[in-house]
Amino acid sequence: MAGLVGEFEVKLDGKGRFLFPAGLRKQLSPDAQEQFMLNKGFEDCLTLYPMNEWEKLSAKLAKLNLFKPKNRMFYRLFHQGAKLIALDNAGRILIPVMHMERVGLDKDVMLIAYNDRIEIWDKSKYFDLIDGNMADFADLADEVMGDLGDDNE
Amino acid sequence: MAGLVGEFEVKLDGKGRFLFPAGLRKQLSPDAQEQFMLNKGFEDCLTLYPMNEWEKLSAKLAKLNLFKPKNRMFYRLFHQGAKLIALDNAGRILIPVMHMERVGLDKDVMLIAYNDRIEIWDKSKYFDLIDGNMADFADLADEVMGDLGDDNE
DNA sequence: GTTATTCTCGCTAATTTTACCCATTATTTA
DNA sequence: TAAATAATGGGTAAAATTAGCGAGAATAAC
Repeated sequence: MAGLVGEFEVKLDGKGRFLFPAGLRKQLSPDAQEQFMLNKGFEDCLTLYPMNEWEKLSAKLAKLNLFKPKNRMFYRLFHQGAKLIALDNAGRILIPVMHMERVGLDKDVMLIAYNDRIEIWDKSKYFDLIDGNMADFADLADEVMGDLGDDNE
Repeated sequence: MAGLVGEFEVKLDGKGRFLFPAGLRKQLSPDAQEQFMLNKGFEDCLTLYPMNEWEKLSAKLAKLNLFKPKNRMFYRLFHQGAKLIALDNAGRILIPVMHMERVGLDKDVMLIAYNDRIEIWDKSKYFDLIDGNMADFADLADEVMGDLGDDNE
């Protein structure tokens, strides 16, 4: 399938759990077994990789030569906060307290699904980010997509 | 295929649904399966991509390297409010409340179809935009189209 | 060892949203 | 004008979401 898509708003309950949105659940490959790898995202968010996608990523990383210091450091950074996570049988995900604190999650949370991953953002931080970058969107689109070429069809 | 064309005026009913115009429906490829991807547009509107068109876009995006920060940001901006939508069996489309609020849709709505997409505008906002830019139309045409040369079709 | 405290996890009830169906009204067509 | 089709507006059942309670496991404190 084409990859994950969608922006979802969810609420954490008193225990730091949220219901994994039905629309997103349907997109998961059965291979993922409702298992995920959670880690600290590149930006100020958490990232949730469905297990099958994580394994693909791992395979790429495994090619790095760990005798190089930079590669070791990258490895460490990338695995920050890495933790195996599963849906409970009510279809929810529990976010460990440490992780919540790390990216400042509050009650209102946004899930941003794209390609192979699901980002978990504090709602207000997410919209701040969007608002702050929206002005550059056009330029960014040009820059990012301009190179891909129109070579088709 | 030639691409979508047309400007249509529709009305939202009490539940936030509108009837998908027959004239536009005829333009859809059967591949689209009456499914759409809805998201927040570049400007203050929503954008509806027929599923087949969305998939073409996705295929392009999938080539981006997500280890580059700009590419991640582009993905996020582009996927704002992304949600899968389908026609109901009366041929209508339901716009989620959140999306209506996000771009300030009221009862009167305009659909603007061009190329691979259908933009959804609040009627008054749309005409404000048009009115505000109509004066520059000639210059804009020059600027945008002037360089194309005459060697083509 | 025992007692708290926190962390997980499962269950249930209440609410909201969405999907689906049907009845009515309008519009077209024969 | 009647019949068919299109368009509109609701009603209802199902699904999804929210929230709260409580049991057991793990951890820390006494």
